[in-house]
Amino acid sequence: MSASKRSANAMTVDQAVRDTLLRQFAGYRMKRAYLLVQEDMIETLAPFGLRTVTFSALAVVMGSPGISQSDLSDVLNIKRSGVVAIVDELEGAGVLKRKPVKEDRRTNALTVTAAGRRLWDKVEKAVQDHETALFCDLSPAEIAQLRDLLGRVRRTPSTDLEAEE
Amino acid sequence: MSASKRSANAMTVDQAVRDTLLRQFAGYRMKRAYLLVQEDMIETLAPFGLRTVTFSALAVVMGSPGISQSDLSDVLNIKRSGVVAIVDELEGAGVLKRKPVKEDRRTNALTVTAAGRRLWDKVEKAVQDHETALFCDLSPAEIAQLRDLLGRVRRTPSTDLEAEE
DNA sequence: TATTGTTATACTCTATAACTATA
DNA sequence: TATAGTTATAGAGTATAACAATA
Repeated sequence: MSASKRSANAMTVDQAVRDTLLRQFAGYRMKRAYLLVQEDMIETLAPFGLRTVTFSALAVVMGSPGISQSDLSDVLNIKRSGVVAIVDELEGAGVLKRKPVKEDRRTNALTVTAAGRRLWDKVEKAVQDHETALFCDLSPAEIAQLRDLLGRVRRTPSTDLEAEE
Repeated sequence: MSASKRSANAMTVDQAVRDTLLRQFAGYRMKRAYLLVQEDMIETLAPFGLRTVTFSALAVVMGSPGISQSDLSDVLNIKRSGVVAIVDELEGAGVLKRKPVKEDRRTNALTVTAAGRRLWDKVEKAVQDHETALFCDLSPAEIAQLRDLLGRVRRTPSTDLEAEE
């Protein structure tokens, strides 16, 4: 009895009523929407043996061949130590390779293998398709606008300084 | 040398160049934006002794006095076992109370205390202010549109069925 | 002395499963 | 038999700190 709708991925009928106070916040809606995207991405990437992080890493190395693990960690906003496992995973799958750099023997230059490039082409398409499905209620113009608006969210310097009241 | 900008919370100059392939995806932008909101929320809520989850729980109980822990877990999309710690935390802080229900002695009716209501008023305002700061580059109309667009993201039934190719 | 990649470790968050008391 | 709340446990995911090799 009560909220017994048990739909596999949430959002019962009552929910819309019950999170009224939360839905006033764009941040809350962002979280819900992000969770949907995240769940969807997991399913989309699974057949390719990728996780969201490894997909992102592959994308970055595709766009910046020869990038170092340190720089990759900067771009992905992940600690260097975390990048190791990610690169291990992708290298183990034959998707990318660590190449020694003559000028600086501390560094690994990351490059995508031929198999990795073929994988990227397929995955990129798959993710594009899944985004299309995810945003099927939005017009192309609205999707573009959503992308634009999301890109304009930023933390103001005053917030960073945590000098409040 | 290379990407040495070391800004405390990410987004170096190179980044914009390097995640080009990822920025085509609204999902990626959603993740970045969500992470900004999340970081900001943590700082905003800390002075009130709240975390994002406990803030959300408080909001839901405010809007649905007497709600059970099970129903709360449905609304928040968290397992019942996880709700226990959240309610413990809020009850320990004197923000809400578990009340026995005569008709069903298995159930707890969650209610916000007077102190909890005062807290909510302050926190709600604080979060509203921080969202204003976060979306300072957007006009009120754009914020409303962002909220609307985010609310229209959904997983299509076909995606759920994972019946692909 | 600083930086790259690495390892080991700890911490946070959440899910799973089993238990109890009620229904 | 099923459900509400609880507990204990395990698993992701990520951060922190220390280390070796190199600059």
